[in-house]
Amino acid sequence: MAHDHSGHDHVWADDLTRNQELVLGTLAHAEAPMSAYDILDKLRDEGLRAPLQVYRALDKLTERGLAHRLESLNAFVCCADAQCHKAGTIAFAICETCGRVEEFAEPTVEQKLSGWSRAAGFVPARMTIELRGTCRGCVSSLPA
Amino acid sequence: MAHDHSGHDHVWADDLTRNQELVLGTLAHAEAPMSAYDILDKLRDEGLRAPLQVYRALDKLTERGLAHRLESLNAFVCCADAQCHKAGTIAFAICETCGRVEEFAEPTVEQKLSGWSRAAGFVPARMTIELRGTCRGCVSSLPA
DNA sequence: GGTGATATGTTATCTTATTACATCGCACCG
DNA sequence: CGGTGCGATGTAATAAGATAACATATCACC
Ligand SMILES: [Zn+2]
Ligand SMILES: [Zn+2]
Ligand SMILES: [Zn+2]
Ligand SMILES: [Zn+2]
Repeated sequence: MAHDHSGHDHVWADDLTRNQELVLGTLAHAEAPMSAYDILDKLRDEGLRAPLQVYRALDKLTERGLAHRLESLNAFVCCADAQCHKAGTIAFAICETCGRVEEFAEPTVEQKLSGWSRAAGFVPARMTIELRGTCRGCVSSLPA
Repeated sequence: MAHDHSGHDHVWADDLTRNQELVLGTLAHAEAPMSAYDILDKLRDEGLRAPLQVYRALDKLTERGLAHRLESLNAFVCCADAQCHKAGTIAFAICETCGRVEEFAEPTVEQKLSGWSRAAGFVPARMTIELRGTCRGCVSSLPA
């Protein structure tokens, strides 16, 4: 609406509000996804008191692609790649052992899903792709 | 009676418990995904009183592939395809207008995601693929 | 100064999911 | 038969996630 993002003007965008900056900063320092309430707890000292303050910031951040929501965790991560919009739909690999998340793009996957949609007459607005499993580091440190 | 649910040619496991059968039957008759609490409300008359009774049944049903959880909705659907296990990972197209869900398989998608995983050293346990958008029927009846 | 749009703060409430504990039913075995 | 183990059930209480409703503040613009 008010914003016109024809380009890629937001890297560490400098037009964030205070709450948005606090929330994004918290996510940026996190090793693993955080729920809205996790974030709220971290920001009590900064004056945040209510869930809505966090949810509102998260809404704006995810709209702009600066953060992502992981549907299968009800949690949020900082976007790991300022360019992720150009790469098309994003996928996430979530380690169930250490909690770390890797963000990646697989253009072929998006193509295939778009292809199915076209054939089915379905008009996709957004795609959620999340893998749950065990990351390289955790696999190698697991019992044989 | 126990094996006849609204024309679904599902292979109804005959070893379901009473609660599991009630929950699966409710999902089988639904036009759209239902939350656990939606299901509970439908089953009050049958004697179900607590969320846990529904969640426990849903756990078993999803384990066996008779129902699926839609992560992006926190809701559940009856499996639409008795063969979906053989088809590999399943994807869902969710209409945000009418609520209906289509379940489909795209083997290439799974291959690509598995390929990425192999390269990244990630061992996937399960994959979530959900498209949100507008179905054929709703697109054609939308204002131009 | 007045007006509208956006951001904030605060409380209460709603929805979704789990923990904890008691009980029941039934297969299995001595 | 009685005991034992295990899975399913019933119930209450609570945790975790998300939103509704309403009041206030801030700033650009005229
Ligand atoms: Zn990203
Ligand atoms: Zn890991
Ligand atoms: Zn299925
Ligand atoms: Zn529709």
